[in-house]
Amino acid sequence: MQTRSLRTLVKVAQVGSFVGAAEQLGMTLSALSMQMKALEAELGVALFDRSVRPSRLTPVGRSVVAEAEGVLGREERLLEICRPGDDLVGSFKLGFVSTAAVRLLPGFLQAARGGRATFALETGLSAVIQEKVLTGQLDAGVVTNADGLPEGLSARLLRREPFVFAVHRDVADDMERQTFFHFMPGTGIGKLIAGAMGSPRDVVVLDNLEAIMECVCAGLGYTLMPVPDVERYLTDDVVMLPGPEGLQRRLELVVRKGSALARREKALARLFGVLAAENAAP
Amino acid sequence: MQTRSLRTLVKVAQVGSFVGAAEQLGMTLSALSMQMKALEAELGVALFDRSVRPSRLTPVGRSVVAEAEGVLGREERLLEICRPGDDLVGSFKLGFVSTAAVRLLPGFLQAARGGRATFALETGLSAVIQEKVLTGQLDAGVVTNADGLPEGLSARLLRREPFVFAVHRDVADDMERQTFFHFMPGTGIGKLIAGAMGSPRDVVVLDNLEAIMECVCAGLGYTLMPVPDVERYLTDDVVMLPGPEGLQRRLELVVRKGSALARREKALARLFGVLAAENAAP
DNA sequence: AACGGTTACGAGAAACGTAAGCATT
DNA sequence: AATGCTTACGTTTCTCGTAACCGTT
Repeated sequence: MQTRSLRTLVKVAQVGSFVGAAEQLGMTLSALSMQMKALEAELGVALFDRSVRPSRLTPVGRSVVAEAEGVLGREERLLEICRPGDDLVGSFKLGFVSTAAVRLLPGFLQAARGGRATFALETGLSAVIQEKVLTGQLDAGVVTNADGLPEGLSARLLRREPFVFAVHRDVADDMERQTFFHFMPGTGIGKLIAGAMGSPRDVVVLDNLEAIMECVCAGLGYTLMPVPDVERYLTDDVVMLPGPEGLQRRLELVVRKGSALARREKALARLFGVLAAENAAP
Repeated sequence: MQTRSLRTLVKVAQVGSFVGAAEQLGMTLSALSMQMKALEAELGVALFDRSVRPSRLTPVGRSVVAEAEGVLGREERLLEICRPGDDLVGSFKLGFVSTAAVRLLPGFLQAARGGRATFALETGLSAVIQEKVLTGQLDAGVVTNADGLPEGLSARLLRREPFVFAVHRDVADDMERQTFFHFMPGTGIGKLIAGAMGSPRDVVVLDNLEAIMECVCAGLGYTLMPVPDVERYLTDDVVMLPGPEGLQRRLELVVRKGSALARREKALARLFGVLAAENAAP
């Protein structure tokens, strides 16, 4: 079925005659007549009562017109999402590195509201997300850039987050004697931490930022992690001390080179509050 | 836009490849490829990422597929109302003679429930309704057959309703001495009443059955009207007496000869509780 | 090399406009 | 006689299948 016939039918119903509708649609009366004839044949019902001039809709015809308007409405919605524009359009599969998802998602989804894009989200390790972006299982990923970027992916910097030490103020003086809470060394930020810390005396490994901060708040030791995460769980009993010089976490938006999203990736980055100007490499 | 392309697109999305979809749709890979290419051109967006084999949907492609399913769903609904069947299908404009509407409508609408037909209803005088059916403003009418049927209309008997006198029991003995409440003589049943009654002593004309019965119940006089209407407003104080021999109201379903409904008029009559057998002429 | 998709090309189908014909008003 | 729609017919445009071709895996 072609929606053009339905549009014609609806127009005929509005105008009340074939001639009038043909004029308004810029087509011949003959063409319109044949179109309606073909539609009737396709549907297997008589849409018009042709025993009168101008011919009138039959009862079924009226019902069909009502349904046709529904079909055309949905078609309009379909065309709407194809209308060109600067905004992001489509249904995207995004991966977030777990340690960033908690903080970034609310703002991201807020920014995405009202837009013409929808999202399917999953969280995981940076390495896994990168792999899925590479194979096309994900359209884009937000990851911690620790090692270099795999060939075939391109990245855009979303955030730089300096690392700081967090420690209970009672034991801040001899921090090095305390237990060090180490976020999983295999992960993105874990690798950065491991590279900067050498070998602390006493180490506990944990895979949960919130749990680590709970322990630090309880005065059980100290940790090293990105500022925003520390701030997130900061209490009056905890102080921040400068981390290793230059140590920072780079949160990057990665997409597959040459993918459909690669060209509209700037629009996606904008949903993270990143402006066009901020995309210079370090 | 042709819905066939949308169906193809959805199938490709389900199956995951052009080849598989082409097989299931019984068409050539070439044809399917060209169809998708044409669809992309029409929509002005890239639905597929062709840099991989098998090619994958783009984010916009996924959104378009979702919308396409909506369009196809509405198309299915449209086709549904065209599917042949014994039941009545369409959107009908019906006219009811006012004096019958009150009693018939509830049962009619009840019977119509769940069917594939919808109705726009209006009430009025039999003559007006017949005229509108004749000119096509109405698809069918339920009227009181008083005079003959206009040429061009065909009728089917729905009900025979004998006339009875209704009178307050206190004055039933000398009924003829009382005021006669006469339903409007210009109308269908009014003509029947006028023809049967001659010239009663004291006459009050009213256009409202319920009001007439209220007056009768109040002992203000007597009236002559169809049994069901009397029964509708009957109280313990009122008695029914046999009306003039053979006087009855015939409620008929009228449609225009040769109209689309003319062939399915039996199905419509069924909604009034009239069985196929009961259509013999008197 | 196998698989998946595209392109070129010719055959058949479909849609349109012109113009003549027919029915309703 | 005028209006409104249909039909016949030639032209143009679409759509498809065959088959050769190209890129990915």
